[in-house]
Amino acid sequence: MQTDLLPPPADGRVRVMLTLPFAGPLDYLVPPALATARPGDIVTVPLGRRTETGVIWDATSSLPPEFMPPPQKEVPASRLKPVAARLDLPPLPAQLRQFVDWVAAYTLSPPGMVLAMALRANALAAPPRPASGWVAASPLPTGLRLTPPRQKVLDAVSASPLSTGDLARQARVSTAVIRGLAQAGALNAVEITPPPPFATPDPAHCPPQLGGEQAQVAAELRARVTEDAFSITLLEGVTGSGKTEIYMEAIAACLDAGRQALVLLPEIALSAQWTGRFGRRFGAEPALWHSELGSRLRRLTWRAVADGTARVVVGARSALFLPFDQLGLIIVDEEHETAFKQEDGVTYHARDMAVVRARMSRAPVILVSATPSLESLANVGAGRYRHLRLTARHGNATMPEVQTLDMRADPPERGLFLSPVLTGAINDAIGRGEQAMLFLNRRGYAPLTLCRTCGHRMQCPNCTAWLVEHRARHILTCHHCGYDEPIPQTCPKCADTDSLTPIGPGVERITEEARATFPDARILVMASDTLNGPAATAAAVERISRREVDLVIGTQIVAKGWHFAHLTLVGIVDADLGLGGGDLRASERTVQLLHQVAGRAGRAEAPGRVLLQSYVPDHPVMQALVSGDFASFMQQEAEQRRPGFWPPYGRLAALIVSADTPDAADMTARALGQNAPQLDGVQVLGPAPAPLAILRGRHRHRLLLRARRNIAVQPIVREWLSRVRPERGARIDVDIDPVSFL
DNA sequence: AGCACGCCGACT
DNA sequence: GTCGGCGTGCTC
Repeated sequence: MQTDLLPPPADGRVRVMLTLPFAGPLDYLVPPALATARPGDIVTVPLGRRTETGVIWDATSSLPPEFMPPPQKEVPASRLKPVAARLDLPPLPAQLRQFVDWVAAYTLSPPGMVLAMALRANALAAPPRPASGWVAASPLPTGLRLTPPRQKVLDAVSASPLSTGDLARQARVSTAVIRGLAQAGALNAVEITPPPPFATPDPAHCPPQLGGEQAQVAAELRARVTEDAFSITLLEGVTGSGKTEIYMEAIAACLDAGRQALVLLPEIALSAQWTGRFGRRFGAEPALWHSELGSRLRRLTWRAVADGTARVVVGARSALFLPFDQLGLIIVDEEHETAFKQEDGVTYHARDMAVVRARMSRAPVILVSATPSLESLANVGAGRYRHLRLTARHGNATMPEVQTLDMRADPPERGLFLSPVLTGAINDAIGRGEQAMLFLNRRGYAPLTLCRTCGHRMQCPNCTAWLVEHRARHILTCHHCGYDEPIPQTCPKCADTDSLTPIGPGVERITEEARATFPDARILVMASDTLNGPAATAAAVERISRREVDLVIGTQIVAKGWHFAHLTLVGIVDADLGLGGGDLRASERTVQLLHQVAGRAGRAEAPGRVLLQSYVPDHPVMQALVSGDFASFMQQEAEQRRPGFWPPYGRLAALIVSADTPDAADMTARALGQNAPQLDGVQVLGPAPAPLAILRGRHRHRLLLRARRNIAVQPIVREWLSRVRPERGARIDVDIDPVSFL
């Protein structure tokens, strides 16, 4: 803000942040013609013999000392090149620059890579250069020398065009190979092909009728917005309590105050239903932001956010990096969802970064969930967050009755997966003209294919993972790397015919069983691979609402906040599924997911019923779901984590070593282990082979650093990394506050 | 990330 | 001897 007004330093030197993986901004000279250039201006600069786009950065960092990256040595003025040009684009707001610095320092990522997320609307760069990719020439030039790396490259582009970076990664070669192939004429460059202005929402368009508890909570939220200061509120409301309608009142207050609002959703599939509700409340559509937005709309939206035309943005985590200038409210819906954690590229947790962004904008943030994360509850307990509760369902609806089905006592018939009690209940519900839902968080037909003769298991050639049968597509596929192959007729190990047997159920198999068991029911399958995109998801939801479906079978996509008025029965096929694996948060996550699914039942007049198929019905997770007493369950979880300083009572940083050979991975991991920091309140666990010991052909080891809550892990990890040189072909990825331990 | 440099094995 | 592939390091 103030820095926007400061002139460039007298020596005419400016720092320019490029969207490249450098440790910090590079220095350039300001030519007289650009003397009015300010921090935030988007410019082009020479770099080597090419021209890059970047942003004039602030002369001084606003980071707290513990996050400050080590100083870089200053390049003498005589070696500086001048800034080439300033682009005719709205400048990047100071708040956003500050946020980029903060996220980079917190996640230990190169700031340029974080900036890249903020400029991803980039078609920005004038002239907008279309993304280009490579395809194999056909026919290949005669006399082409086919080395193994070259063959890998040609194999990788056989399916679809890939950018230079993606191609190098997938074929695991350096970019030099690609350049060589292009020069030899074996690769051709192609373009990779990836509406309207924004109406102003009207806070007075159609305000809801709120009573009692709801009105009180809405008033509290409005008060947070109008006090015009940073605050954090956890809005905890049972499923069906009308959380969305209520926090929309906070948005109304924000619009009244003339500021912009940002709503983060964990998954973009939810946006269709959300925008519908928003439109009914405010008489206009919000701006939508997610990674699949077309480039034109993307650029349009980015500018509309920058110039304030877009008043309300609903989007996925990347919307945090939009150039809001008058941000007055951030809402994180389903705050407990792990989908808010970005795992590739810059690893960051959008919920936590939303809190930081709000603080920088002096705006309130509202975290919303029916099953808040233990992190957020602990923050409530420590007095850092306010806590608002909605305890009753909207209208006359009541909470569904939850029951476990002991699979040891009532097993399904041999070869089937639904117990007679569950099928009976489904029949009853459908018979009454109501809808039922079956939930299984596993895509495909079967998670494992086994040879009955020799015991061979069908495994991914690139990952330590089984291939999942997708019967509809006649393939076995890896859910980690996307590899697939036709379902073989004979065992690849012992060559026996018809000996390969699917083991265990996926939604496809449950669907097959349901079609046989309920031949007259109209069945709809909802899984991420059967519904491509928000539009298809919205259409499926619409069919359910119009009662064109009797039985919904789905993966976790059905767990989201859908409102199905006629759905009264939910059957959870395998309630134990998420409990294996020894993950720190396995129990917490299972409770959250299953409760969310259970919450789809009985949202209108007719009461709902939920049946959990389990082999461990006495497990605390099942008990919590049956009793509905999550507060006690979370209390117990907290007590288990507190003594060992596990999150949220301590901090974690994961180091993931990956390499193209087992030796390089092993040696690098061992070097990290030998150089592990030895400090009070800090412990290093590992190195150990990662659960996914091979992923996309790379061998992986993990180390985990655990520190007390009052210790910043970033400087420790930074120092640690500086003492270890990765072996050839190895790299070390850092994951601050990891949520996945694979 | 992309581009130049320089090493090293394969050919005239 | 040179050619060309491919890893390494630098870019203000």
